[in-house]
Amino acid sequence: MPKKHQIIEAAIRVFAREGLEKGKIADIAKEAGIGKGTVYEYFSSKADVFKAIEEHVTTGMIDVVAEVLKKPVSAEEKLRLIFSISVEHINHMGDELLIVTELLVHGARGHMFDEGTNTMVDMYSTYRELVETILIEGLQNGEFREINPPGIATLFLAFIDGIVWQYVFIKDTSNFKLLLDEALESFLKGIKL
Amino acid sequence: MPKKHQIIEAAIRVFAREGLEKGKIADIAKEAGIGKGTVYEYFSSKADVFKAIEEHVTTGMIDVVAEVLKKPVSAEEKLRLIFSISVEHINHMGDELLIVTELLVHGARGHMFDEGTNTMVDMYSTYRELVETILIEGLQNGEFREINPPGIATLFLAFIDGIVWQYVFIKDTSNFKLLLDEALESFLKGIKL
Amino acid sequence: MPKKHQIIEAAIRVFAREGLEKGKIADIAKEAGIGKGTVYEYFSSKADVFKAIEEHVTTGMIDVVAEVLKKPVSAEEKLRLIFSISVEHINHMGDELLIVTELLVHGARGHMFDEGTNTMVDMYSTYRELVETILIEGLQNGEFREINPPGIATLFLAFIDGIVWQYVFIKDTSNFKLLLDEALESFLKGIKL
Amino acid sequence: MPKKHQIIEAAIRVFAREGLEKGKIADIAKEAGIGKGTVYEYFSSKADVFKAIEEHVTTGMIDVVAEVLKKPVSAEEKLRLIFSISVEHINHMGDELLIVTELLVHGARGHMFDEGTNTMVDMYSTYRELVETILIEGLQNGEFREINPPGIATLFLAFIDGIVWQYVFIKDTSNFKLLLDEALESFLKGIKL
DNA sequence: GATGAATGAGGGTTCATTCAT
DNA sequence: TATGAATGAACCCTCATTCAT
Repeated sequence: MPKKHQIIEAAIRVFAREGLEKGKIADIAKEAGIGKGTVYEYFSSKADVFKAIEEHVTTGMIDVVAEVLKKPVSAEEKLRLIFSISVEHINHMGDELLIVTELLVHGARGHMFDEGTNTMVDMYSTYRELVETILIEGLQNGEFREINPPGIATLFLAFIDGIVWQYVFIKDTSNFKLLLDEALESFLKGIKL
Repeated sequence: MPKKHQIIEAAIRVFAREGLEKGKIADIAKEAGIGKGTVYEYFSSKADVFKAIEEHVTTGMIDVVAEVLKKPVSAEEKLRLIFSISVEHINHMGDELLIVTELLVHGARGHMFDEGTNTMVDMYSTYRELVETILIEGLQNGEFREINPPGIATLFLAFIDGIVWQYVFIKDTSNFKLLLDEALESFLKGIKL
Repeated sequence: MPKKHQIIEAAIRVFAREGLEKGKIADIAKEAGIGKGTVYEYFSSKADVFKAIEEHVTTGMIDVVAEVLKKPVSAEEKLRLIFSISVEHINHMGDELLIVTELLVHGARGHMFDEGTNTMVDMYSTYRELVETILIEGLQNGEFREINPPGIATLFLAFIDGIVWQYVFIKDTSNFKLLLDEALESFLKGIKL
Repeated sequence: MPKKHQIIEAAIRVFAREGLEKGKIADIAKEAGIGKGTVYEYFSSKADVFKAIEEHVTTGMIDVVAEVLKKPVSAEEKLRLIFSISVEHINHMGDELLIVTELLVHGARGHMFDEGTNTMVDMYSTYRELVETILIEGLQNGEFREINPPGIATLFLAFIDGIVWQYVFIKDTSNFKLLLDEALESFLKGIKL
């Protein structure tokens, strides 16, 4: 449904600009160039819009990263790919990251839009598991030294998350790319045999 | 004024639990064991409470870290201290981190509680500058190799921020400490001569 | 037009179930198995549907009762017929009575769906007048004793209305029929010479 | 709480005039001479106001009638008292009867304002039971002939309900009182030995 | 100072109605 | 003729803020 997608796009712009709570349904409608009531033709409530945004954001992320797992390359190379893909993705998100952050905080509080599911937090766990899978793979095929996969996975995520924050605060990060590569190499050197 | 501080503490508990927007003034009053109107004897508005929380949180952080700068130890040692102090601080904050995150997002949007100042974002900049100062110091006294101070400072902050996120999501991080030390050593090795 | 009648039937089912205000045009369309816009091909507004239901309900009632007046039987027999026809009618209406009640209340408030006419209340008056006519007839031809026609007519209506309520609340009234007949006889005995 | 009662009074006036659904909370506030929000200081929702009105109306009715049961008079006299009290009560209610009717219809549909209780319908049942109790009493002490208490109770209620309707439609019922007495006597004569 | 009853602007949501297809 | 997507006025309810006590 293209209209539904159109509304999600408008909602993302509004929420990125105003915040999840301050962004009004009326704003979204105006941003999408439609009437207020039309939003409710596609979403049952504001929380439903939040949920849709969560899905929109997480699907893109997890799918692309999961794809990496299937590639016939070394574990090390997989980590490199995940890293570059993630950074690339973050770079493309721009102010959407503010929404993602709010959604993560919301989820971290245990609050939910949907009874029983915590999409954003689940996505985070899935992401961590994907990384862990790669680490175990590299451990088993002798690429990596005797590491603790869950801990290293957490460290890897911390690395990526930390970078997100810098993007959020320093909008222009062009001259930051080289450092990231260096840091990644340093990280990989640390876990390789 | 101890009553004012009492209200801030109550506000932090409420906002950590409910979120900045969902947390009501009435909740804070109840949490503090006082009347709703009394909150307004000490704060002019809800935004004023936010501002006070920002100050409360940042002051603690910056002061302690700034103290490190004055110590008569090597730049490397200063970074180690800042790192451990920060991690310790993060560890103590617990769910307050959720508030800090919301405040940072708020600030990143350019929204302000107070005309003209962006406390949280300023704190962030100050923090970065402190680290940069140490890096330049280490660079000048020959401790570090030919590095790019702003970039490395950003990387250092990214490292710390990333860790915050892990604390937010994995509440028990006890067996994560060793990894952090290892990672810090790896980081330091990368910039030392 | 059979489609129009089809919609009225659907509307009656919906309004009986949900209430006049809570029953939505969309519900009626779904109940009638047609599109929402189609309802507006046959009715200009929701009030227009109400009006049509009023007419549907009252026409059935008044016509049948008016028919009795023309019969070449005694006044007493006419009252008996009206009574049994009315009770029969009430019995057939079932939950439609809830709608009738709502419409009567609406009319009693002086609210109207149509500028200038108060169908339901008019029907009520007509009904009373029919009964009054019979009473006067019986009075003139010496069947009844010196009664006050308007008052007795009101009492007669009260009797029927009261029965409606019992049907509304006690859905099964099968073993109630005998009592009604007895009560009617008692009533007639009271006005006969 | 006098303010709460004040709001109920205002609500009754508004709902009697406008109808349960058409009467707005804002109307009630204006009618009571208070702010819209103040209504919510005393009632949690519009349904809660409905519930309060139900209780306000039913309490007055049942209590007074129940009192009759305890009197040391014959069953016949009790019925006479209940009848006159009820008619008196109905007479005093005026347009409140329109609200009562709407509430009864609402209850007859099985809709509820409060999970699990159907105040208005319960009141109705209680009323019927009180009458039944009196009938059984009169049956046992030889006052009444071999009657069917539930059926006669229903007939008695039908009689009263029917009168309500006439009050609703013919506002001035002054010259109607005599007829009622006559009708009551006729009714009592029918069940007496 | 402390309080909490009162307030009303504001926002989420519903639904009768319209109209292009 | 039939449709249902689109609309926005209307209304319930929330909650920051005020102020009389």
